[in-house]
Amino acid sequence: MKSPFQVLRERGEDDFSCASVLKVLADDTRLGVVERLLDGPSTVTEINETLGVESTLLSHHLKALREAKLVTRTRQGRYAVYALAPELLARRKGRSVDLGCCKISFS
Amino acid sequence: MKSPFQVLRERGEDDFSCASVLKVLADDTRLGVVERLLDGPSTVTEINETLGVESTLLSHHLKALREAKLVTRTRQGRYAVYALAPELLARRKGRSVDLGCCKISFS
DNA sequence: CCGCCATTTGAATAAAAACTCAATTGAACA
DNA sequence: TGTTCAATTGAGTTTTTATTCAAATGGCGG
Repeated sequence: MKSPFQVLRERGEDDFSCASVLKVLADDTRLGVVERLLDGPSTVTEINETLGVESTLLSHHLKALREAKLVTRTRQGRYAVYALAPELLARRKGRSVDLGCCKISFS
Repeated sequence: MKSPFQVLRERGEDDFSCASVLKVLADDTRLGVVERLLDGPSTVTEINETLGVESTLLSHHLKALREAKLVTRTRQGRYAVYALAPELLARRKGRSVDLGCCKISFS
């Protein structure tokens, strides 16, 4: 039997359970990252100015978000720039993300 | 340090973190219960006709939902009737629940 | 090339959550 | 009261997830 995170790591474009995706968001740090990225892309360092967690821990959380395809990573010199995944962004209206299975709007 | 579930068990009316509440929803069984209850109250037996899990396991999940104040339980003879918590229901429009910190709409 | 900075990885451990099983409760009704 | 059904509880175990630490990577400037 596969764990939700395992499922996400292996899933194709539109192959995931709503619960698995929610599980990735259901964490203070990861949710903080997503809310931060609602205001636009930013580097790990910038993200961490808001969150203030161990950088190595943040990196693990970012990896989880990436594997769930909730965020993307690009490089700018020696910085990594994170942004909300285009699929979420495309359907975004205001402070909300559309996960396909459900849509979450933040206050 | 308290776990998210611990936080929920102890929280007052409007004292919770969004991540903690999302964590409760981030499970196939519990999400299934909530989606079922979007169509109206039902008994444990009825809920389990849809979900088909060990009844004792379902009971544990229902308890988690109750402690997070996402659902309520009343008695009808020897049946327990579950319903979405009034706070969510009051603000509900269509197939969505308003958690205060965020609102989730299902497709 | 070297050293530095930003970030990531992997392994090891700790903590939390899910599940199972045996036993219990509460309500109905013979 | 005793039995049965519906649901719950609690303890114990397994599985997942979070966190920490040491070490590595990739890019840049000197």
